Amino acid sequence: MRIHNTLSGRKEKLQTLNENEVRIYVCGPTTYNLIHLGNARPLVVFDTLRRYLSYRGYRVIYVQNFTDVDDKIIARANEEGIDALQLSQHYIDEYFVDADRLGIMQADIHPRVSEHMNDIIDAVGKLIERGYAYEIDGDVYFRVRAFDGYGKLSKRSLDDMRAGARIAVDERKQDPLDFALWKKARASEPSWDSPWGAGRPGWHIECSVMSTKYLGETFDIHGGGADLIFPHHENEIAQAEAMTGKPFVNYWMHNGFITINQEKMSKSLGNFFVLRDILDKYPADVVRYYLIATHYRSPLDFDDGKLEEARRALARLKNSLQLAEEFIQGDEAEAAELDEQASAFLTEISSLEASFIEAMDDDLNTAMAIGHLFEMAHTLNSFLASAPRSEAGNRVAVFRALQTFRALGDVLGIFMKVDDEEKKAVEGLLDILLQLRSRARQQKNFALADEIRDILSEHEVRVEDGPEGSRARYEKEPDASELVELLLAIRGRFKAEKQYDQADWVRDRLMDQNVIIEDTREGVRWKFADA
RNA sequence: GGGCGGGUGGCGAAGUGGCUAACGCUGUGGUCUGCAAAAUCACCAUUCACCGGUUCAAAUCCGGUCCCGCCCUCCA
Repeated sequence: MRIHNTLSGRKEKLQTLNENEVRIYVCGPTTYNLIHLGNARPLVVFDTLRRYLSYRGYRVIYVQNFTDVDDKIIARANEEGIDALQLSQHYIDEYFVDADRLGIMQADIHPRVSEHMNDIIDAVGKLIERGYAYEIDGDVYFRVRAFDGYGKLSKRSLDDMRAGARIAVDERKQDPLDFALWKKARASEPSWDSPWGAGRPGWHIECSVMSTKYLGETFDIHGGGADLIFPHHENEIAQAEAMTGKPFVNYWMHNGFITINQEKMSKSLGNFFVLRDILDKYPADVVRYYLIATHYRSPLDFDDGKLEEARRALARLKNSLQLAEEFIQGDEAEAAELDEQASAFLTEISSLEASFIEAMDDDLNTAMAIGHLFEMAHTLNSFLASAPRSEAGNRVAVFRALQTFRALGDVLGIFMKVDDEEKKAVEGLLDILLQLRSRARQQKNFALADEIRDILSEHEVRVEDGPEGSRARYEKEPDASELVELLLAIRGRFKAEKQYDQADWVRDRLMDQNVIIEDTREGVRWKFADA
């Protein structure tokens, strides 16, 4: 695999320190807020990297930190009059809610600043000892000019930076670019005891300390958003390499930004979208698809239309999945001879699988990989449309193709499945509606058939009729209660028209789905039996 | 001001020296369908911001011009 390394500015072949093992550190969120879409991009990008490396046979050791001691957290906690660490804990919990919904695998270790104070204090002490840092009245600063390679990641010289510096210079610092390793405690701030008095760590030191603690003094990949290149990652390198005298990270990966109407989305500009709100409107796999349909280093513009387009595009892939599943219907285990068409079909699938891998190997080119997935869907659909499913060989071929197709979609995390109780109830209710509609169609009662389809369409459920029956498809699960109401309304009409056998049929089917119906003088009452 | 990246069809987005410029969305026509939907087949950029150069060959390399985003300050 080749990876674009920010350090060299080039794509380089991935050569891990240990064979078949990759050690990755990704900068996680500062926990003072619900995460927004901009935070979600690196989560999904590096989760995809992780899945892909696993798929390619690597053992992946993945560490993602929480910065739970920070100016913004303290400010927010003071505003709300609560303890800073308590606020952090709250948003860490909320982080996991959102990340789980997005299908982000948990890291092997999620270290927090607050739990590594001794390690951080030791590190700061060591840096002072070695002349890379100095103390002034309870503050400790890193001495930038003592570290030779300063600026190698962000490709800037110290002189350039001094010239363009917009920061208010702290006169006590030896160099304007020296940055804080330890900050002296002020009133109403959480603090920890140290050899320099009560205080707390500066922003960058935690990542140097925690990454090397869990992954070693040198590790393979460090990732994060492009805005972290300077100063955060530049400073991480300076601290870590000053401390160990060894190269800190071999491959630096940075994702591009999400913009809103061509303007950077950020908490400070106030134009950010909270991930949770987006996940309430669109399924997680659609959001993932949107985030990786563009190469990770490119900027990505966001608006509602983008998710809608992603939804439609992904629906095409998932439709192929469903068509293929229906085609094999559990007969997959059979062994059978493949005819020429089926063999050619599988050859094509293998070749597209190879193309997918080739794309992913080229700096995680998910955009191109997805392109190959669409070609695979096309190949699959064409075969399904032309090969009779009565041939066992065809079913075997589709089964194998489906396995490949699904595996690749799972690498990207775009074939997420939700099957819980709610879904079962919905499936059952939809099935009643479909049966009702089939009966109407058989009786040439197209008015009722179309009405059912139209009403379902209002609930964003599409009805499709095929030679072997109808099916309901949806990306967003409809509300079970509304479906029950719908069925009861139809039943009410049957009753009014004195079609009691039809009305009773609906009631019986609803009972099968654990819906209890009571006809009262005031009207119909119902409830789920297990609710 | 300094640094980095980018401008590809109606839209989104790959491609970085040589086959018909992927793929998706949208749109158009045919098949299928009670009608639809899905699926399927076909069509939709002689052209890659602009100008000049290198080369047998450039969207891809070089020079210039215009425009856009990001970083240099907390930020994914």
